[in-house]
Formats: sequence, C-alpha cells, structure tokens
Amino acid sequence: MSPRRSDPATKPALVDIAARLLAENGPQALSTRRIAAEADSSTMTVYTHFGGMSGLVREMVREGFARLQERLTSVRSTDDPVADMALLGRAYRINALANPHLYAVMFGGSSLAGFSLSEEDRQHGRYTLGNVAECAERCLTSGRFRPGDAILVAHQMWTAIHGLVTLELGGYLIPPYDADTCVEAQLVGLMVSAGDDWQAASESVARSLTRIGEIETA
Amino acid sequence: MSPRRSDPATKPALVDIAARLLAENGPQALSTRRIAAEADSSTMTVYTHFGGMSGLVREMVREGFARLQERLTSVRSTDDPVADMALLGRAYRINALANPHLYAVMFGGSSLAGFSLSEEDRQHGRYTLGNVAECAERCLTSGRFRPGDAILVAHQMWTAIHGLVTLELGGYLIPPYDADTCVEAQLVGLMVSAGDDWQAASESVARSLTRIGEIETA
DNA sequence: GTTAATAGATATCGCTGTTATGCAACAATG
DNA sequence: CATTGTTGCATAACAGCGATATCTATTAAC
Repeated sequence: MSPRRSDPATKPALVDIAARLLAENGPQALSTRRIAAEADSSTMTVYTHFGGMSGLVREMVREGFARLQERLTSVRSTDDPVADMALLGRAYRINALANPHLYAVMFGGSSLAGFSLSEEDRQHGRYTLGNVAECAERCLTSGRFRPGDAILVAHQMWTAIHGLVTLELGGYLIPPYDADTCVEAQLVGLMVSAGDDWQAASESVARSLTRIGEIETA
Repeated sequence: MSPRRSDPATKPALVDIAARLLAENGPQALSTRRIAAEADSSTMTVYTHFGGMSGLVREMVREGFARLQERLTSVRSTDDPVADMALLGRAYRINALANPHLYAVMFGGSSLAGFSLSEEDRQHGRYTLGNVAECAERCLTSGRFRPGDAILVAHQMWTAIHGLVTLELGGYLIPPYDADTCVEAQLVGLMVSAGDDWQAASESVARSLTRIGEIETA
C-alpha cells in the first residue's frame, strides 16, 4: 500500500553536488553521469528526484535566487536610505561575482540550453526585487528621491546593476575603466536619475563603501 | 603543389543557415548534422571551414555584432544629440528583440556552453560602443551633459539598456509595467544622470520616439 | 506476514561533437 | 597535356550526453 521512501537528505545533497560541479568545473560538468558518479549512484537519481536535468537546473536557479536574497537581506537599514540602496547594488554584484556560473544559469541559461523557466520561477526572481523596492520606498519618503513609483525606481536600479554585472562577467568592460570605477559611477548616476542631489548621492555611495563588510561575509 | 580551393561562398552560406536555424528553431537546432543536412553536405564542412562548432558560433557572434553595428549606424545625427542618444538605445533594444537567440549567444553563451570568446571577439564587441561614445561626446560638447568622460557615459548607457533588454528577454520584467514604459523611464533617467535637465531629457526622449522609423527598417 | 508501490541499477536508444580514413577534385609544375 | 601534391569533403566510427524501459529490491501500510 505504501511505497518505499527515499532519504530526504539526498535531494539537497544532489543540488549541492551539482552546484559544486558547476562552480568548480564549469557548465560542461553538469551531466547526469558525473553527478551520479559524485553521489555514488546511478543516473536515475536525477530523474527520480528532479524529473530530469532541467528539473535539477530549475532547482539550482531557486538556490541561486535564495543566495541572492540572503545577500541582499544582509544589508541593514540605516537613516541614509540612499547609502542602503547603493549597498544593495554592491551586494547584488558581489553575489554575482561569487557565483558566476550560477548567475549565468539564472539569467542566461533559459535560451541557450533547453531549460525553460516556469512562470513560478520567474516570480521567484521578481521577489528578489522586494528588498530593493522597500529601500526605494524609504528613499522616496525621505525626500531624497523625486516623487514617483518605488517599484519602477527599483526596476531601474536592478536593470542597470544587472547589465553592468553581466558585461563585467562577459569581459566586455572597456579598459582603462575597471569594474570598480564603473560601479561607483553607475551607482551615483542611478541615485541622481532618481532625483537625488549629485553631491549627496556621491557621499551616500561613498558611505556605502565603508559598510562593505556587511555583505562580504554573508 | 597547390591545393584544391573551396567555394568562397559556402562559408557565409553556412553562417546564414546556422543563423536561420538558431532564429527559427532555437539553440537546440544548432547541430553539425542539422546544418549539414540544410547545406546538403556532411558534418565535415563545419570543421573544414570553422574548425568545429565553437568556431562557427564565434563567427555567428561576429555576425551578431555586425547586425548591431548596422542598426546603430542607421541612427542619423541631428542637432539634438540627446534624442540621438535615446534613439541609439532604442536601436540597441530593437536589434536584440529582432535577434533574441543570437543576442543570447553574444552575451550569455560563453559561460553555459563550452564556447569561449577570444579577446579579439570581445574587442569587436567593444567597437560597438564607438557609435555611442561619439554621440556622448556630442552631448557633452553641446552642454546638455555634465562635463565628464564620453566613454564612461557611453558605458553607463550601454550597461543600463543591456540590462533592461536582458531582463526583458528573460521575462523578468515586473507587471504591470510593460517593457515600453521601462524603456522610456530608463532613457530619461540615463540622460538626467548624465547631467541633462529633466524636462529637456523627457522632450528629447519623446522626440526620439518619432524617429523610430530610422531604425525599424534597417 | 503480506502486499503494493516506489527507489535505484542496468542496459539501451537516439542524439551530440569530434576524429580517422579514404577518395576525388583542383592548382601548380614539368 | 600529364603529373603530382594538396586539400575539400563523404563515410564511418568513437566517446559522451540526456532520456527511457525494464527489472530488482526495499520499504511502509495493512
């Protein structure tokens, strides 16, 4: 009447193995046979637990967004919401640089391989913007930002930082400008475009740099 | 003493076939056997002409950047450099939407598959920014933009629009904001962050929308 | 203890990129 | 024009991939 139950610890263990293979040996190493070899089992484990390779990839995308969310929530709210926002941008970038392959799968993997993200997965991705939108709301109510829609502001922050990080990971940044310089300029520019004063934005961005320890350890 | 020469027209023909397969049937259709079947030849053609699948992909990346460059150069210079800049942004996005799979290979294909772009390929990508930097220079000399470095300004334009397009193609844009609304907001924000007046930027961005015909046919 | 249902192993299929082999076609040379 | 060296391309094969069918054995419920 009742079936055999599998070890509930094997599923996250498989995700861990897959994440490690992806981080250490690149996307080529993400094969059912290699994962099975690392887990001392057969290729069937991937199918019984995730229904296939794409299911495992989707689980890894969830894991990637969880790491991003964790990094973003490590930014504490202070009385300088613009500095908080700048630190959120830095946290986003640091998370991407810490998990480059995972980041590539999260945002660029849907079209190249056969992996199609479901609408629920995308919704998970959009939840990530919650932290940013909340901070944007504080920036708006504090009067630092021009009156407007918090979600739209958060969106602009996301797209700009995401684009910068994507090009940085792809090696498309133009010498002699290093990534750090571009990040500073991008952050200040974003705050100004949202309505903040130039000098105040520069100071807040500089202040966020002093709080880099909040997000580096997380 | 002298070898047999192949038809010089077969190489671009293969690139065309590959680009068509990619656009119509997605990345999965990019296989040596499928290409060979379309070209009425064997899988060896890919190796004799490109040295392998990655070589063909690199050639397609070059093709993708060529199309982007062609679209960007179709933007004519007027006495409103900010409107020209906004139209460059629209051209960038329209090119990406017209060639979504190719765009994905150009910027997201290096990490997921085994295709590694050489430094020369990346340099080709950076040349794309030449049009934008030129336009940024005109925005700076006209006094619309705050004094600064044209390349850095062009960089911020690129990263922001690239990020927006990437998220749009990935389906990560947040309802109820459609992509067009985000584009308008992003463009105006970019001009303001570069130093332009808010109202003047809004007018120039709106003016660029009336010139959309310059880039849609190209 | 019996039984039903599932986890996992094995083998296989169809597909992929890649390579070794062989042949045919061309360009240069005499 | 004949020879010859070089190369393009076809055929077949190999290693690897994801996916599946089949089978065994384990486990939870009765």
